[in-house]
Amino acid sequence: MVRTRFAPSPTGYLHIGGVRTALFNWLFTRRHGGQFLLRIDDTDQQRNVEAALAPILHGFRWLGLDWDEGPEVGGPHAPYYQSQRLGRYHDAVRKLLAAGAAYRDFATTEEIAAEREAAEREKRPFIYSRKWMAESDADAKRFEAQGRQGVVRLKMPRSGTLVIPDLVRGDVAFEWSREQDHVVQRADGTCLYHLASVVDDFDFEISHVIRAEEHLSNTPRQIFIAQSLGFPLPEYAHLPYVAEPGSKNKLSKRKLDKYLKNADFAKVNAHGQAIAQALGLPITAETFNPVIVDFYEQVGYLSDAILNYLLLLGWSLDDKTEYLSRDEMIANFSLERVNKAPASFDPKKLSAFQDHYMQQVPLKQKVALVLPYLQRAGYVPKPTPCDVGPQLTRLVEAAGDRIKVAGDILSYADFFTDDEALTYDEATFDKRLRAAGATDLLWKYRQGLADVEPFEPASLEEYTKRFAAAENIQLNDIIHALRAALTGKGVGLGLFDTLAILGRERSVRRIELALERART
RNA sequence: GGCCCCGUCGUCUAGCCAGGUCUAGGACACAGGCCUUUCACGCCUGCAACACGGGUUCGAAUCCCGUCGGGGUCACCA
Repeated sequence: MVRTRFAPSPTGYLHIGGVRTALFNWLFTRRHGGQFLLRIDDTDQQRNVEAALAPILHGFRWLGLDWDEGPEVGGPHAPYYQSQRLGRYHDAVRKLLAAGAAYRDFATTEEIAAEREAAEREKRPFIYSRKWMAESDADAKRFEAQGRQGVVRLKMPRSGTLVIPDLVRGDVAFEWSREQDHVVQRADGTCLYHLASVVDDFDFEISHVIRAEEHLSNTPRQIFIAQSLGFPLPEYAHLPYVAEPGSKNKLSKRKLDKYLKNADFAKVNAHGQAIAQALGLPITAETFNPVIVDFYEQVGYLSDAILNYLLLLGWSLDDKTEYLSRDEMIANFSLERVNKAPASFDPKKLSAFQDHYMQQVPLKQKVALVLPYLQRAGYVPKPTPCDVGPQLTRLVEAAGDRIKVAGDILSYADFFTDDEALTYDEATFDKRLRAAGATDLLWKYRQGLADVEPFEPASLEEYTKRFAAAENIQLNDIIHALRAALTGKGVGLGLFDTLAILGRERSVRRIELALERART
């Protein structure tokens, strides 16, 4: 039975690299009909675990990565919080001690540091001398009498080779003699991550440990702990980490300033920030940026696009498949096809996947996706007035694939504002409406609008073409001025759609307002 | 620095294990063009890579050795 886990620390946000790791675990599990669990690594956490965990669980739910056991859903091995499993870890420490696989050590931090420095000076690898190792209770009493505090260290083998079979990397060899006597229990009695992780993986019957490669060098000590405790070893698969945009360094939430110097990253970020601002979200750069999953949800990305992009960051099906549905992902995922080299996170390519998936969304669904943004930004009241639905549907249809993320609807919010409140792009207004003859043409055009029947794109186009012919001008000569008058912008929807959506009365009104404005 | 991992277009990658079909394929990005009422979409074209050096072989992106380069990790963090 395949059982995998993802073990987030309650940090308050879900990192995009973490999601990639979680996704591979989830996919592998679903592929093999097993269980995927969430374990909370809060061994050194403060008080607000629940609050710091909420956004992470929310992110998983939004992405559709469901877990079979863990927080909120429970399970036969509960609790799934490390902070609530301390007794298990203490049992393990006792067993390790009894088996001679660990010892109580009374060295001070300074003494260890001195040994390390000496080793560095002599250019030899540091290995603890075990000078303050208590081999008996009497030793321990003697050290304690000196006022020393004891920790528990692993008594690592000092010879031999360990070969770790890794499902992604093949066999990886380590020399035991290079491994440190790591601390597994602190002086205050609390236990450390490696011990806790091994114990939990055993308790939760984890069959495959699929994690990022920064854990590869931690694996020998974990194997030592597991073997000393008599636990069967899980299979290991160490995934390449997700790298920064345009570099091979590990992606980190702390280096945001640096990423913002990357043009693509900055562009995606700025786009999202603008939407967030329009929504009045209480955001800071630390909590809202393209490294954090919540960013994408708030801005209105599709979770399918995120997942598909992340899947291809380190995995591929063949030489051409780009788009995979969830079922296809599950049916085809395999650890054998995971790449060994790190892959750079490219927000531009993610956007490309988003474009693609957004184009697949049926109109009705797209309207539903987009409506909350207009409401939250205050353009449409809640509950939705009944005339908004049809108008919004027409708008979304006319906008077509200009709406790349749900939040993009805000670019068209002017359709929902009072005509008097319309804002104008000055450069466009000057160019199109203060040009010679522009106002005369518009004035005449407006006159004719009264007789267009029906007030729909086709007949509007016909009228406009007739108008241009009669005036002996190019269609362009009237269209650009009209768009500027109706929307205040130089770019936007098709002009005849714009007219139809606004309706006769508001179109006329906006033309009049623009004419008036052009005179001043 | 020690240990470990990795190295195909700017980026994600296919090909590598089982050498020839690879004058290295696809995608994103970029450039040019077409379409067109702007923008976006779409379509077409183009640019662009086997880190380097040896070896093995009739033949190497693929196998071997070395070099260089990049990264991860070396906590009483997770």
